[in-house]
Amino acid sequence: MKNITRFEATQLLQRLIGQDLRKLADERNITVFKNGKFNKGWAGLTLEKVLGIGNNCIQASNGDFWELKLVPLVKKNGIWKVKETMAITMINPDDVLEKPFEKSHLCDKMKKMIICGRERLNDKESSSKLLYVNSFDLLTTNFWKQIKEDYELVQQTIKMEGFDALTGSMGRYIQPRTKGLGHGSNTRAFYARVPFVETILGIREVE
DNA sequence: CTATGATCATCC
DNA sequence: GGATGATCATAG
Repeated sequence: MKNITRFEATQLLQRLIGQDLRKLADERNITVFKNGKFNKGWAGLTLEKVLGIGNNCIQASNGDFWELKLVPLVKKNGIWKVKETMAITMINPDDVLEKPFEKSHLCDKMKKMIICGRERLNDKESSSKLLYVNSFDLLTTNFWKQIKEDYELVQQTIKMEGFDALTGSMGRYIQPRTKGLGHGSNTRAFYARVPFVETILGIREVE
């Protein structure tokens, strides 16, 4: 597996803007549909394959950790809007309970990320151009204070009421919500709410 | 089974 | 029509 710095990755991705990710996925044998089922992560996996990196964050030679994220965009009244919230990382109750925000997995991932936006045309994903590429460093912004509060709310809730008391209605920028295999699993993950995703993508002004 | 890549489906 | 809960494919 090849190491690549965030800078190099950003350069590469920006050169891909305007390209159809569906074609890239086909060229690289990424499953999009299989037996009538949809692989929801296809576009993200395609980008990772194009960069030649593993299936999540990688460590570059200089010890620089970063995270790649991709969100679908839909055009509304002539402007691009984020279609979905963005899943960031799983919530491991024991881990969250013992770690302060600064040492959390959530904070780690948000410290250095590359966030991309792609065109989401229709259910068939007949074509999907890469639209935006931006980098985001949580600690260089003012968002970390609120996000730390969101994290601590989750922490407190698990502590006082238990893991099952978490609901997606909690959190201002980051919400705890179910994510997993489904069919009875009740695992959860941290998700970035839509307005926040639009801000870090760079398609919305900071409030 | 857990975590990765996320988006689908349903409820209000 | 947006927010919350449920789910898909794949790797290790």
